[in-house]
Amino acid sequence: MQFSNVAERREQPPALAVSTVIFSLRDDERTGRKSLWLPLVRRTREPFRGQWALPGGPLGPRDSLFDAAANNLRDTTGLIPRYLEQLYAFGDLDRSPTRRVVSVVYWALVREDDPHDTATSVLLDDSNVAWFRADDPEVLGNLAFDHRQIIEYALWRLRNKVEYGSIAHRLLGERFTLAQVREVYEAVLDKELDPANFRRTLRSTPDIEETDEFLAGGKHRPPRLYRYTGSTTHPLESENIS
Amino acid sequence: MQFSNVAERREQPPALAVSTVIFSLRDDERTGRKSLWLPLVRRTREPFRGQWALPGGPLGPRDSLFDAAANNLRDTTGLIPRYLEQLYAFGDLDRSPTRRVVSVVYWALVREDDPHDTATSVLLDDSNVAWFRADDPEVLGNLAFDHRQIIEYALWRLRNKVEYGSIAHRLLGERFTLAQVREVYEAVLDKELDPANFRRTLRSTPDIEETDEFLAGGKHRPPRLYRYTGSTTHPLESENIS
DNA sequence: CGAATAGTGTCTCTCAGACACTATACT
DNA sequence: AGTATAGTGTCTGAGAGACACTATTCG
Repeated sequence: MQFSNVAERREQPPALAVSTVIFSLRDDERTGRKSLWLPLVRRTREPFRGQWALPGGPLGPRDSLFDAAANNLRDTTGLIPRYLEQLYAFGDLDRSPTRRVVSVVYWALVREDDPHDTATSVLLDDSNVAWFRADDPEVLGNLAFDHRQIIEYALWRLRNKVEYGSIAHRLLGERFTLAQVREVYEAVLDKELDPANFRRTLRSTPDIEETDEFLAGGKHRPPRLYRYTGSTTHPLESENIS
Repeated sequence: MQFSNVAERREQPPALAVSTVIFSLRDDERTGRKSLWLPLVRRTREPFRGQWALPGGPLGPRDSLFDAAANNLRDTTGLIPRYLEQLYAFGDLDRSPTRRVVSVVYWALVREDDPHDTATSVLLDDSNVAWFRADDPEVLGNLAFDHRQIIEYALWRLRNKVEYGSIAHRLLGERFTLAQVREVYEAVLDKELDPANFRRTLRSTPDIEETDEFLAGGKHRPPRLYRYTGSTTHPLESENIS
């Protein structure tokens, strides 16, 4: 769509876009602990050409908001959503220097070993997609649009949500040890937790069930593997496909 | 804007609207307790002509989302926002039978005695605006669009938020007794609370400060009046003007 | 065996809820 | 005085955190 002049453009209705903040857990070589990472996409057009931005794009007429966010996820990571929830709608007048855009932002949690959609996996080599530490100030400081504030808000929500419960397992595999869950909490909350008390707290929730399997291979007593037997919160707060 | 045929309309970009769920506390003559009420607007055009709907309308090119919600509030109640927060963006394909609409919904808390904007107070006589009990199934069952689900979600959020704290005073005046705060909690949570324990809990929060005044007039010992000395949560979660 | 983590027992402190009790206004 | 609500004191049980201790596997 083209506009003949600035005044006319200004009176166009606001455009609607959907972006997605995608979190995953990776080993941090520097600290040795796990930490949160997220993929960004390099912009190939103005405005902010060459800078990193959240995956996203305009809302197609046949996509629900959720579908659009799921497409963001698929196109940048090749993954199917396991956890995908609406974060916030950002609509300030000056978010974009060129035209008025309202962005509905979702946030996702994925695991490294989630099954890839092979049809789109060719995109994963794309040099215009890269993963960064979610709290790297160098990266956050140079993002396009207001994406820095969006990511910081997503991190805030994640931290609040993880305390509230039942989020951590989304970043893990089907079966997991309680120590792995603790590592997730420690990465997200950025503090150490007492293994004994953490274990007891987790065991007291009905959502986590023990299996008969153990994880061998460490140089210590093999830990038992557990499984998540999910419960739902409010329907809108968990449109996720499990 | 007109469309020559259905196919063309279907490919138009989704329209963007802002609606607002406005809660207030009123005496319920039937139960004698306080309960939650909200204003609705009768639709004067198709679709859903004649049915009740949430106050709202299309997003103007010069309004931020927050401004648009504040305008909804002013136009239906004449009130300035004291608490106004984004609730959710609703974007399913079939929300409206005529065209694709994405609605960003806000929710507001107001007091009966909030100052009115006199310039718009003429609208308050409008027979197309009326207040209803927020949990009246008769009303909820006949709303336009998906507004029933929206209101139920807003109620859910309110209940969760009020437990989390610091919301109740928004429905009250500048100075209030602890029993009034308890009435708010009881109305929102729809259960009775122990006055002694509730009092102790509230006093232990730093956000509520006692004044030197007492509320006379009841046929009992006059209760002390308190004042709220607010704290902020996350900026995005409280864009409210206090 | 020692190292390392898994997993248990137990003490303490804090806080929510139940509820008896005292205080002070009104009629 | 009687009533109604304000406001205090105190007991109990559940849960969070500190931390000592036992269990089991690997090298």
